[in-house]
Amino acid sequence: MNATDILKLHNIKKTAGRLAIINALQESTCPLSENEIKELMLESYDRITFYRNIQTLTAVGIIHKIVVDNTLIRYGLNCCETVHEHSAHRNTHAHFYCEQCHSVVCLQEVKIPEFCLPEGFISADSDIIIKGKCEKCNH
Amino acid sequence: MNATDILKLHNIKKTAGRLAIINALQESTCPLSENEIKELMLESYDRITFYRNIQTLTAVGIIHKIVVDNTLIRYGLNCCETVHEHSAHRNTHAHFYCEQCHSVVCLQEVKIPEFCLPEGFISADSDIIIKGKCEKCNH
DNA sequence: ATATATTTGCAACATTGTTTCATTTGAAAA
DNA sequence: TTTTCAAATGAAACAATGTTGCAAATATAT
Ligand SMILES: [Mn+2]
Ligand SMILES: [Mn+2]
Ligand SMILES: [Zn+2]
Ligand SMILES: [Zn+2]
Repeated sequence: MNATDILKLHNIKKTAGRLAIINALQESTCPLSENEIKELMLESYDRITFYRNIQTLTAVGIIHKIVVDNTLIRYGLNCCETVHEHSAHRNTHAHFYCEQCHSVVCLQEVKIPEFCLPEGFISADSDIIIKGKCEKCNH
Repeated sequence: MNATDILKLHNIKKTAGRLAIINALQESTCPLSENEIKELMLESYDRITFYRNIQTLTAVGIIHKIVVDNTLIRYGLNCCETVHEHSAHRNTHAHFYCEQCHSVVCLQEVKIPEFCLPEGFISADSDIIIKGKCEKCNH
């Protein structure tokens, strides 16, 4: 789906900044950092607008934020074939962080287990980041 | 074990700042933020020294860092009954983040599963943060 | 074309994290 | 105990990251 339609689908305005972020992420095979997105956005990048758009795009569920470490953040596009009723999506998949090439991969196919929590705790969501060596870095 | 012995055990110098951090964490039942530690450290807090000591204490495996979000970080004491040969410990347990009271709980007892990764990926470690409502917040 | 709520971009600020370097200090050796 | 010296500290200065207020611009509905 193209960027314009994605924005329309989620009922938020089509603006240069938002289109640029979505296009940048669509051109990439994996989640990108702010700087990587910035490179691809060229002229249309403004730091404040970027933060606000990331916030909005995340809130409506167009993208998701992956926090590998406090100084290592990536943003990935959600595969939104279906429109979800309640936006502000919960992460539905785990992520892999390659400690060698520092790339992040969305592990859509990896099943997220039910964690057996102590009495009284109720889980609503989980963030799972698996660290190691990616396929490319294993020769 | 007391703070002095912990430092000695890991072969790093006993300093006021390090003792204060360890004592602060020992007094708490759960991991603390920088500000929470700062409060408990009183006079002996210096921001630069704090960062460096957090780095050192993490590197030798006395404490561990829990990144719930890039702006939400907690530090927890490792239960170090046994001395580990290779320092720079890997996280060995999952964490729970309560979205209501914002506390973090170390889930020592929750078993971390083997994730079935795609061909070529090799896992060395995993960071698991389960979000929801903690026991205290469920009345 | 017009109206208007949303979004933008700037300025200004707050917080967080890092580097350099002179001084101090912990702990081992003399 | 005193000496010695690598390690740690703390100040300054800086870099990076994140937030807020506000006037101007603009996307979309009418
Ligand atoms: Mn993802
Ligand atoms: Mn823990
Ligand atoms: Zn790799
Ligand atoms: Zn709670």
